[in-house]
Amino acid sequence: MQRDVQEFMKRLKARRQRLTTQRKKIVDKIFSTHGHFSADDILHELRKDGYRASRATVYRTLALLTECNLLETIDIEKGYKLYEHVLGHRHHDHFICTKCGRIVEFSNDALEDLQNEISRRMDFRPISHSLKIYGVCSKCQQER
Amino acid sequence: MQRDVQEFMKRLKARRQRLTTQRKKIVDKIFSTHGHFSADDILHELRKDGYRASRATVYRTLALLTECNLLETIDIEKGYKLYEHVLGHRHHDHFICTKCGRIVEFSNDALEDLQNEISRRMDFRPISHSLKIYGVCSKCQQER
DNA sequence: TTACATGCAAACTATTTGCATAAGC
DNA sequence: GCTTATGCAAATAGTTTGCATGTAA
Repeated sequence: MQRDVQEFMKRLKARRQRLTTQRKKIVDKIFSTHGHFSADDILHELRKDGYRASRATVYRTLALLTECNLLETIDIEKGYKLYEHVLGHRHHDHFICTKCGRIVEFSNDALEDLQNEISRRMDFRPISHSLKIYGVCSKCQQER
Repeated sequence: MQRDVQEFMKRLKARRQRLTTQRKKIVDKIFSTHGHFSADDILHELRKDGYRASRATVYRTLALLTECNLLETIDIEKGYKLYEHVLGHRHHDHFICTKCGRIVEFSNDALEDLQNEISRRMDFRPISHSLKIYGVCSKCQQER
């Protein structure tokens, strides 16, 4: 989406950094990818389009986007990270199916409130959180 | 604690595996360590006691204990894993202080219930979950 | 005695980094 | 033109693995 690239440019400028060809290609690809993706996914998607960016540049761009708060990482505890866009998405948590690996997003205000309440009670100032529920998704439940 | 070692032996037997000197030393050390620890912590603690187990054996034993449901991992998203005992501890979640790295445990029934409720509503059968709240602990709040 | 465990070193995997070269602004 | 970014290959870091040797049952 054009809007995301514009937002990226704006944030790059604020940091005195450059919009290179590689960054543009990578950002375009990322924001046209829905759902969750790994660094490797992006690399392969780019190659499918006949474009080749180095692995290092992909990682560096993902880090940059994360610092710019355009991207967030999800640690699925599998030895590599997944990313998802943040722009225009509200905070949510994740179900992770242990059978098929499917990741389903959910969000719940009461849950957020409760976490804040617990934090306050323990005199802890919350900044962010990560909740992952592991289990079996509806599809996989039916399959057995 | 003796009881933990006994439980370990029982579970080893059930899997037709052996209680070696190394495993005994490692398990003793683990269950006399309170709080959270890394593979490296265990290795160093053992060396302090003048005992040397290979790094590979420590990792293999940690994996074994995890499979036996005597240990659980906490992924602190720092490139290495922490472990904690499970035996005799009820499930809990973690605050992680982003200033000092301190990890504080908490548990809350309403939170558990709510998560189960949300799972049920989404037709997802929950097995386990991981909630980490990142923020600033009370000590670090006072320091600035 | 024999199947399983250990120790070592090498392998792995995702990610990061140093450095010479290229290219935005 | 100056400074920042890229690409490559090598480095990292935690963890895992192959294999010869040791050992619990």
